[in-house]
Amino acid sequence: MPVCRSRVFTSQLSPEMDGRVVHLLGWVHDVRDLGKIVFVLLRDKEGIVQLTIKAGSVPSEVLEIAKSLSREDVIHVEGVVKKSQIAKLGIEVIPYKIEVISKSDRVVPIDITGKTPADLNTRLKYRVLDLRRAENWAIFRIQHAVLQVIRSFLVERGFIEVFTPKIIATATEGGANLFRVDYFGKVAYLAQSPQLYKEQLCAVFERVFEIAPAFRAEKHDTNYHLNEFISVDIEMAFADMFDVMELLEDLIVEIYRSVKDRCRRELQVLGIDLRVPEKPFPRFKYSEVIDYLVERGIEVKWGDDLSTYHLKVFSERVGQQPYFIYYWPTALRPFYTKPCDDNPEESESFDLNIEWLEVASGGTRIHDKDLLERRIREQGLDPQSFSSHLQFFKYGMPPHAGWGLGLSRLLMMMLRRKDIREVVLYPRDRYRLEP
RNA sequence: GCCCCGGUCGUAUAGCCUGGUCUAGUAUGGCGGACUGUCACUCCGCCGACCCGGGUUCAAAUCCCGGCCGGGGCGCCA
Repeated sequence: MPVCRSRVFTSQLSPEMDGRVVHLLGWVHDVRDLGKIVFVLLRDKEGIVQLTIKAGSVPSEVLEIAKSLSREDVIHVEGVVKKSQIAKLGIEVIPYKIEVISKSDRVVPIDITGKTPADLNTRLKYRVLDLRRAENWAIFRIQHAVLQVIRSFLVERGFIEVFTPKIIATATEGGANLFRVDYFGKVAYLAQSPQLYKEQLCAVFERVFEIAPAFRAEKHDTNYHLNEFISVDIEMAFADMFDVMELLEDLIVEIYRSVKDRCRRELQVLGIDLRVPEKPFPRFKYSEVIDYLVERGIEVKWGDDLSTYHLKVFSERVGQQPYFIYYWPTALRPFYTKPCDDNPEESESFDLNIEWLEVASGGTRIHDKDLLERRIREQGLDPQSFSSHLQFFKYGMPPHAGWGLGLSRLLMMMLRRKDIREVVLYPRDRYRLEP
């Protein structure tokens, strides 16, 4: 077995290394056998390099092995780096040894080189193989970059990262259905949101964030819903809606800027010319959106939720710039949302949309226990079932605000993918529980 | 859950409307062969498929019904 520590990645190869001996490990991406000369493309986590095996200039057994290789074989190569004008990357490697570490079946279910495209459904069935394609290499490296930015951005602003339980006892905080699980004979549920926990924690650490899965047992069937998704949640004490909107705005700009700067190769693979949004993002009151839609002749009235169709019409006027819709009717928001002091029908709440899709939502939360209990009742819920949460509002709950951001929704819109499943490694939807 | 559309080699598709010349075409892939600079190598030969069940008919990939699966639109959705 080859040793990892002497290994060189394809990204480390350069024309300046001309003449150096290197050890490479990776997968056979493609083989072009011209008879007395064979070209093998070796792929590792960083990229692809061409191995050139020419009769007469390599040992004859190396030529034989090269001819016998098939796509996706795992190989170990020892060879000499050669500067080359003919090879596309400006370099190639002349192997003096090729060792097959792991043989692949000759027929691979999907084409990893990307020449013969497969449907999304087929790709998801063979997801691990699909993930070897350049497109996915780019998508998930960008996702990683986004996560890094989020963490460093929030940490710089005094937030600490927390983890809240995903197996919870008490039922709902609202309408969405929860998955039931058997917890040593007791009924438990998978958390649909860290909302209540992060509010409690902001009465301790003041600024907390969590990046974790959320579960929704909803039978939706769209390109932008999943039953398990990664939610980026923050909660901030002594803050209101405007504070956390500005924080979100800064974060989004920082994400775009950083991806544009650090992921050039990835964006190039995806054919994306990323435009960094400008601050401040347009802000529209919910009532303005309704007025606009009514003007356009659409039948909708104050108090209705905005459908995808409504948002598609409205977003035409905004373009690709992310924008806020704020001051939503209190009745459309969850019970913990703070109603406006001067008009309790409206609430201090907002959504952040990119085009027609809600990417994040948040607002000022209620910190007054009596008001919170009243709102729970008004939403048709039982304050009794929230008693363990409500008790902490007796012991110094600061005013606070926060938001939740759908990581994959942001990524999907940023990278202009048509389906959220494309930007999730192993998507869980209504019909898909495997792989 | 509703409306519309579809299911053909490993993958992506043509054929279906107008049933029989479909022994199901093409591309890519796989196998065998030729080729010393390919980079979607090229060229020659071969391999490989009509979602399942029922019906109509002399005859079904093709028409009809049901099921399952998939795509688009909507709904559901903190």
